[in-house]
Amino acid sequence: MTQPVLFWFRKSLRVHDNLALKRAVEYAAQHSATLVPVFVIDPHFVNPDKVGVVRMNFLLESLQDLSSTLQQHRAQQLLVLRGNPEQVFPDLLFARKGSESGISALFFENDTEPYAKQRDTRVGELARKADVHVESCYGHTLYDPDWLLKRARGGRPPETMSAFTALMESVGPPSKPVSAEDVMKSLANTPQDDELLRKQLMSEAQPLSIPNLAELGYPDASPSRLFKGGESAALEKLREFCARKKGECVRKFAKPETNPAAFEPPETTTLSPYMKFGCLSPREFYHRVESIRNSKSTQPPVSLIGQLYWREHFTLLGYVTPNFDRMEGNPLCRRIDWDTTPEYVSAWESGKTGYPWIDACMRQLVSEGWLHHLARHSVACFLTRGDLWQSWEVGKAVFEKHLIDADWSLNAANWMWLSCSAFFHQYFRVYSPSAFPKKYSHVAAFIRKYVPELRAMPDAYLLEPWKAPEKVQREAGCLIGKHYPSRVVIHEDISKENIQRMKRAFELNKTERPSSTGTKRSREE
DNA sequence: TCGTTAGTTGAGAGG
DNA sequence: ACCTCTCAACTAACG
Repeated sequence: MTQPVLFWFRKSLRVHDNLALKRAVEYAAQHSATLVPVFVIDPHFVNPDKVGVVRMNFLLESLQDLSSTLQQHRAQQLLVLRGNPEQVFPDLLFARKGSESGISALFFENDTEPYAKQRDTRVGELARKADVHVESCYGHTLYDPDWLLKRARGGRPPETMSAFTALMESVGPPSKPVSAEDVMKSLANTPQDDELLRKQLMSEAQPLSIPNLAELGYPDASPSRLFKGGESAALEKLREFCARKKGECVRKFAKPETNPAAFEPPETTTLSPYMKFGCLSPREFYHRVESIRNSKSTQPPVSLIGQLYWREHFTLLGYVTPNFDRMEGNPLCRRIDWDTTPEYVSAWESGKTGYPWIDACMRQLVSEGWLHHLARHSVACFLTRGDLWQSWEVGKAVFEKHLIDADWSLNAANWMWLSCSAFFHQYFRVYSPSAFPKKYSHVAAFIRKYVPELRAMPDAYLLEPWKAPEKVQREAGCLIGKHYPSRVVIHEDISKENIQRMKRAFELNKTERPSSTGTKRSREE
C-alpha cells in the first residue's frame, strides 16, 4: 500500500466541481493510496486584528460543512492543522529520516494572490525535496488564468469591462461543472485507512479537529448568523435565488438597479461570501444561471453572468499587476496626495461620521460582515475622493477585516475604482451621503435598524438630522452633537474642494507619466 | 497617429 | 414617474 495522498484545501471549500480534488482522488485510486483532506490554520490569516469575528466564524462553519460532506462521500474526515504551511508540511507530513510514514503526493488548487503564490512555490519546493509528488490546477475562476491570458491582446487583460466582455465572448462559455459524485467517484478504489499518518500526527500533539473561535483568540460573543458558512448553505441559497419568481429574479437581474437599503431580504444574491471561500463553484453558478436564461435576460456587465465577469476580470488583473493592492509601485494606480487623518478613519470605521446613511452602512458592515455593492460605493467614495480624502488602502484594510467576502483582488480593484485611482476616471461624479440614499425605499427602516440613536427621528430628518429643529431633536430623544455625532465634514463644501484637488492630481499624473497608454502601464515591471 | 466613442450604479434642474 | 440636459471633461479601446 502506498503512503497517503494529501489534498490541501485553501479556497474552494467544496466538493462539487472541485477540479483539483477530483484529480487527487483519481491519483489516489491509481496508486491505491488513502486520500487525506487537510486544511491548515495559517497564522498569517488567523489574526483577530486582521480578520474580524464574523468572517472567521464563516470560515469555521465552512470547514465543518466541508468535513461532513467529505464523509458523506466516504472520504476521511478533514484534518485541520495549525501553523505556517511552510513549516507544518515538512515537519509533520513529509517523510523524515527514521520515519516510515509520510505522504506520497500533495494536491491543491492554484491561487493567484501574491502571498499564496509565494507560499505554494515554497511548499512545492520543500515537497519535491522530500520526494513528494506535487500537482495543482485552477478552479477558483471560470477559466484557467494562464490560459485566459494567452488569449488576451498583448498577453494582458484589458482595463475596461466592455473589452473584457469581448474577451469572454471570444473564448466561449466555461466548462460544465463536475458534480460532487463525479469528483469523488474514484474514491471507491482507494483504501480507507490513514492510521499510520494519523498516529504520526497524534504523536506530534497537534489538535486535528476544527477549532472554535475562542481557541483562535476571538471573543466569545456570538457573531451574526446572517450568513451560514459552507457548501451546503451555498447550494441551497443558489437554488432558492434561481427559484424566486420562477427565475425572473435571475433573468431580470441588473446590479446597478438593485436597492442597497433593502435588507429583508436583500435584492442581490448575497452569494459573494460563498464565492470568496469557494463554497460555490463559479462554473456551477454560471451554468445554473445560463440554464434559465431567455431572450429577455439582462446582459453583462449588469447581469449575473456580468458579475462573474467582474470577478474574473479583477482576479486576472490582480494576478498580473505588480503591487495591485498598493498605490506605490502599482502601474495601474494613479498617484494621489491622500491625507492621513486617523480621527476621520476611526469615525468612518465605527459609524460615527454624523451622516446616518454612511454610519448605518458601516455598522452593517461590521456587524453582519456584508454590505450591498452600492453601499460599498457610497462609503468608499466618502472615505476617499468625496469627503475625507483618506487613502483607499486604509479603506481596503477595513473592508478586508470585516467583509466575509473580502477578496484580495476584487477588494483592491474596487477601491481603486471608487477612489478614481484606476478603471474609473469621472472624478466629478461624487456620491452624496444624503441625496444618494434618498431615492431608495426602505432606507428609513435601514437607518433605524443600524443607527438606533435615530430611531425616533421623523423620516423627514432621518438622512439629515442636523437640519432638524432643536424641538424635533429633543422630542426624538436625540440631540445632534450629544446623542448622535455632528457631521465630521460638510459634504456640500468639502466635495467641491476635493473635486478641484482631484483635478490637480489628475494633471500631475499626466505630467509625471506623459504617455497615458503603453509605457505608463508597462507590461513588465 | 489621432479622432471618435463608450463607459455597470452622480446630482440637480427642468420639462 | 421618467426623461434630458448641464456640470466638467476623465481615460481606454478601437478603427
